[in-house]
Amino acid sequence: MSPTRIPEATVARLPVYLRALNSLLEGDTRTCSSEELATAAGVNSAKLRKDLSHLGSYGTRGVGYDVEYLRYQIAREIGLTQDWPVVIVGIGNLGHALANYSGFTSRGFRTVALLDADSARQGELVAGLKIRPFTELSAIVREHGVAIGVIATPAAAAQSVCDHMVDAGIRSILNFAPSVLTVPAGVDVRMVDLSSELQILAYHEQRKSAPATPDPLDPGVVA
Amino acid sequence: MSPTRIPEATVARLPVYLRALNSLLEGDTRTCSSEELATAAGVNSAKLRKDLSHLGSYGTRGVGYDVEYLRYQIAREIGLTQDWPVVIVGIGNLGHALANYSGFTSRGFRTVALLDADSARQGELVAGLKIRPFTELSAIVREHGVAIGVIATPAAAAQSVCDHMVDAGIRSILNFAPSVLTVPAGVDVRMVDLSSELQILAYHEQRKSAPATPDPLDPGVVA
DNA sequence: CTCAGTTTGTTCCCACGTTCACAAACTCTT
DNA sequence: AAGAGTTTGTGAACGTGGGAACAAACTGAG
Ligand SMILES: NC(=O)c1ccc[n+]([C@@H]2O[C@H](COP(=O)([O-])OP(=O)(O)OC[C@H]3O[C@@H](n4cnc5c(N)ncnc54)[C@H](O)[C@@H]3O)[C@@H](O)[C@H]2O)c1
Ligand SMILES: NC(=O)c1ccc[n+]([C@@H]2O[C@H](COP(=O)([O-])OP(=O)(O)OC[C@H]3O[C@@H](n4cnc5c(N)ncnc54)[C@H](O)[C@@H]3O)[C@@H](O)[C@H]2O)c1
Repeated sequence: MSPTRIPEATVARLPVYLRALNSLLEGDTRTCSSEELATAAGVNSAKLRKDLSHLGSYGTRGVGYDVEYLRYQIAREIGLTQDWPVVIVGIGNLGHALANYSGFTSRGFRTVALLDADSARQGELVAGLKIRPFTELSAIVREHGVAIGVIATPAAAAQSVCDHMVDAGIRSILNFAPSVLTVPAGVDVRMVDLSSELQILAYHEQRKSAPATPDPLDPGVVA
Repeated sequence: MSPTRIPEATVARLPVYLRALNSLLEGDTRTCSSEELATAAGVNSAKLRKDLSHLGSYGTRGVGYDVEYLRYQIAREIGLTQDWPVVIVGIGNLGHALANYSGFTSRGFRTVALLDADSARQGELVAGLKIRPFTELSAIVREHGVAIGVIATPAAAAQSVCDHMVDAGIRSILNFAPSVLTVPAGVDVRMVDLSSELQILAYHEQRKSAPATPDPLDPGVVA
């Protein structure tokens, strides 16, 4: 009974719930209350219940949730019952790490190709895959039905790589380059900016140590 | 005239504005309107103006913003006029990439130590720094006044590493391990979960290709 | 000086997200 | 079978954030 769209904030938390449920299953927990699951996921239990209610009514009042069943329902909602072919472009420091990351494959994603524009890198074997020329993107997307692309190139190349991805038919992009990407409607971009994360931490850190901002340039309350 | 707290959503965008301003400066732009800057940052111009108004009145009506001056003000607000010593714990695939990432150093952060529990890795030279034993954490934090720590260990070790960081005096943590961290009040944790990002993309991707959800188990509209 | 043109800072309103609190629905004991 | 104890799902209150729209403040020309 969920023909309605799921709120974006809820969607962003579903992967967290999925992780928590997997942890519980490893500990042989068959059933759990919203309180337990919320604690494991690090959220408020009311929020958890409301989130889950958007997917449907998968719990039992007075009892809780069947861990295995709920996990399946969330996985189905996200679309992890199939697995998604992914290409990674830009196999430098970060690209190598991503290619070697087992967490992607174990969570419904399959890296089908590693691409790089630098001919010196091509042919190198990373995590069992050969690095291939960027020009093969289009053929690879067609062959494997790739819908998701990861950009791990320098910022200067990101928009160009993005454009080629879109042309090739990729409709979802995960961007690690610190650069704003422009895409046509219908294409999703998610940006992961590690420097921004540190800067946000720095902002709060500064506020902790200096409760009263001195700032010699600021005249204070303008009288 | 900004003694008020800056909204969290605004804080999260300040790094983006900073990047955009740096780009403009490289292109020798001395002055810019909110419209220009908003486009460069990929946001709505009204939102940009409201964000900046939280920092103070740094623009000139009818003219726009002085790029250099605004950049300084944002940097000061975030706390990037000083630079922040950072330790990275867990120098595996991802830790290596982070250690080699120049984007951190160029944006006000200085990696002062790389730590790993695996004695086989210790002594290895990465990005000009020797990998040191995790047990030295406390001494390093004291010596350099480290306030920010990065966790790039497996999920199983993350909470333990986190606890040691907090004991050592670290009050801001960037966590790459897919694991919910419990910390005392006063400590900030930001989580970067790459698998979650892909899963969120997968959710939307699924909705694109299948406008009408079939789902043989669902009886559809309950009549 | 005045007026037209430009752009900021801010106000107002709406949509979304979070949290509390509670009725509805279940289990288990007696 | 009834009542006590649990726990879900949701309605309602509250807070935060986004965007349109506009007055205030500047520039520059005549
Ligand atoms: N290394 C990190 O930990 C880290 C952290 C945060 C963000 N980033 C960002 O991720 C991106 C990659 O970082 P990195 O350290 O791996 O850089 P890198 O220089 O080591 O690797 C970049 C790779 O992209 C390839 N490349 C360049 N232009 C290309 C193009 N047009 N098409 C295809 N491939 C191309 C290069 O040949 C190189 O192999 C950068 O934008 C960086 O800012 C990196
Ligand atoms: N590799 C990636 O691209 C990637 C992407 C997303 C998330 N992650 C997450 O980042 C983390 C690291 O990933 P990785 O691929 O680098 O793993 P890895 O196994 O290559 O590296 C982990 C490192 O942590 C060290 N370590 C283990 N326990 C420790 C402890 N208690 N104290 C200090 N150091 C310890 C290990 O010796 C090893 O060097 C994992 O949690 C992973 O899920 C990695």
